[in-house]
Amino acid sequence: MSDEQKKITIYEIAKLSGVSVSTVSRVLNNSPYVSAKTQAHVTDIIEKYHFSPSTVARAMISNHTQTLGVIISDITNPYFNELYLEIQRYAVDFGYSIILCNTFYGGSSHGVSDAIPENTYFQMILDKKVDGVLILGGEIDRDTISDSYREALNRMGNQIPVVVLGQSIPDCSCTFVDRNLSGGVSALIQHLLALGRRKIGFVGGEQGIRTTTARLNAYMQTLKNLSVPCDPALISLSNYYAPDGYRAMAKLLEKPETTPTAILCINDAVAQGAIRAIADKGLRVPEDISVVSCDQFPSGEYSCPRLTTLDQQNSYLGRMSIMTLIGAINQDSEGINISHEPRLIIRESCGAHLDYRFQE
Amino acid sequence: MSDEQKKITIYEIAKLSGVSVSTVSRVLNNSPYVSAKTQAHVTDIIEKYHFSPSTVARAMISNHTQTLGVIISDITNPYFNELYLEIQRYAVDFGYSIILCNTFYGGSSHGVSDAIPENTYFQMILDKKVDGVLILGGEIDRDTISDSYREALNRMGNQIPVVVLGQSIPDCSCTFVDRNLSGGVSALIQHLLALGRRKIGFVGGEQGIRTTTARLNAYMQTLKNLSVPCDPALISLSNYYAPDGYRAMAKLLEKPETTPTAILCINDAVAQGAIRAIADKGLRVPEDISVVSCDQFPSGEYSCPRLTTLDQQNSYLGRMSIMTLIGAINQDSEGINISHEPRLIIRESCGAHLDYRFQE
DNA sequence: TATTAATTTGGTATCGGTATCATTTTCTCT
DNA sequence: AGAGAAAATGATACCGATACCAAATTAATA
Repeated sequence: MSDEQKKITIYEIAKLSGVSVSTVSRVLNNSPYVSAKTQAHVTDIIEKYHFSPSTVARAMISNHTQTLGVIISDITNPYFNELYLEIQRYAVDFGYSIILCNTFYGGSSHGVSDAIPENTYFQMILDKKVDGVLILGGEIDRDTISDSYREALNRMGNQIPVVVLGQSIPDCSCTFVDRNLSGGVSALIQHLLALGRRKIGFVGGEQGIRTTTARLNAYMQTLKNLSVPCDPALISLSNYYAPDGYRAMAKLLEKPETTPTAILCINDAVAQGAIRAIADKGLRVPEDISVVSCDQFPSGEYSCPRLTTLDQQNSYLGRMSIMTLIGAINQDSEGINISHEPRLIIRESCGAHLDYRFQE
Repeated sequence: MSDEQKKITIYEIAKLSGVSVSTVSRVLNNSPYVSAKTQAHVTDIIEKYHFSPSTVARAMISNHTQTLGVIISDITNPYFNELYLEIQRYAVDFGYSIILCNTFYGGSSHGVSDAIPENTYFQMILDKKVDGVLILGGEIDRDTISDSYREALNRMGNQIPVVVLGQSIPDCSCTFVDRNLSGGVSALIQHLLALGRRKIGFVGGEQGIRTTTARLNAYMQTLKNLSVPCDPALISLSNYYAPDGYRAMAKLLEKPETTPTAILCINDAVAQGAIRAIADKGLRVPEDISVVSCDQFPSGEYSCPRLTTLDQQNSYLGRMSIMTLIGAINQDSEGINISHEPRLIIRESCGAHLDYRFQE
């Protein structure tokens, strides 16, 4: 920043073009009640001075800021990455900018530990008079929502439109975009069984988090339905990143009796870590242990071996979330329920490409 | 959003507590000129009604919004990821929120193609009266900056503090955080040579982009200095992501004469793709081809094989960028030059862990 | 041409805070 | 108790836009 030049306002422009501020305002807003001549003249001056009206001043009377608050637990996570990209794109298309609030909730792949309380952000963006809020992950993803959080959420929802991606909580003033958290798990298990694997472990995810609970339940239910024994010792939770996958898998590999012949990972990052742990133990994927996982991350197509996983259509989820929020702002939107069944992506880590059926 | 409750303002609070708005304002700003009794009473009312003052109205007179604009080319890229995390954390610490502007510049790992022009964002955040702007990547990373971009940058820099991470451009009203783009490349090459590799290829990166140009030059210069022949046919550029690494490497592997015994990749994502291409060709890393790369990504520690790479201390870069911006806003900061030499992280993909020296 | 209607323009209150100055209240000290 | 200083509070202009209504200009019609 160099010299402090005089800030130009609508008053300066009015003076410079010899009209009133009302007229300049009309020109700015393409009002039909301006003569073509004046319109052209004022436009010239505006362009000459590169004037553009302060959204702050505009917000004072219009009560909307063309700004959206997006609260996200970890932008580092490829899942949120994809969501965000889609949200950003649509936001810009509709003339909104985004205040991004990363809560660092649940630890990140970068080892950052101290979470920023969502309440801090709630207050921050409320004061900034955003037009709406989108919540992706964080506290809301816990199995049990604390009263204080529910209350904070409600208070916010009573003031501005709030859209939450995940599972609905009852009696809440927010709009929910419900998604099927466990879809595809059953298909994954059946795929492993078809390949001849029966000692199937569950790796990664965190206790008390919705995605984990839902997928873990689906895993157990599927095995039960198909009368395959389900050994709790084969379940090794931890968290959502590669180091967690490594740790959780290493624990299973400690003893022969808990060493599975196949594992279902909570996501591709965890699968990556698990595969690394398996390799370090001198075992091979998929020959010794088949690996499948849940959220398709872009990297999975280039790993060794390539990951068999589930395409959750995250872009679609992101699009639905932002469109629901914009809809809520324009008061023509209800919560929605996205119940698409994730698509099974069969690659190498499960062993399907090998020309034989595993024998156990 | 349910019932439209009456919006509470400082006037409501004043009325409710039976004092003037001035007094409420004093309470809000911890002015010493309020009696303890009034202070307590008004605070009670404020808390009871969960009132907090509109930053929009505040911004009207104070001319600052406690908001920063961060323009980033691709938040999906782990390099920017790490930068962003650090920036977000410090921003919150200093009471700022961040308007994140993803330009989708240069394509992303998610295959999104249409970039959002930075100019669009410039105008957007300028109108929003942000207190400062941080630019990470994008147009500024080209070898040659277009006049129109330089002009837009200058105009913005004349109005508010703008900090740019990368290499400085002359006669610009912005503050630059200069970084050493090619540091460590020489160490990487020497490491490969010490392992016995002499046919070293260069994979990934994009023509005309600063990082690529700098690292490519360093690569060529190092080889030249050490009197190792440098074959242009071993240079295969493309872009910055795994698919690009795959493509670029596959091209080298087409002919025996361009098949290197070692490659230097522009970053870990590209290395991942390249390794996949090598595996698909039936070759092994590091036994047949040693792989080293430049920007350390968290995933590199869990890939198979683990990547030998360069730790660029991205968090540090991020911290320096945001601190420089905050400094510039408070008018006590000059541009800085970060000239740290990246740390060599030796893992498996180069072959150093094998107990022999490669023979060619 | 006078009268009315339509078009174009201007003046000013307003949004929700803070800053500045004026005023009132309380305290101190003779 | 009363004067003067100090402390506490209040009234109002202002930030930069828009909204609303009034006024002026131009066009249309009798």
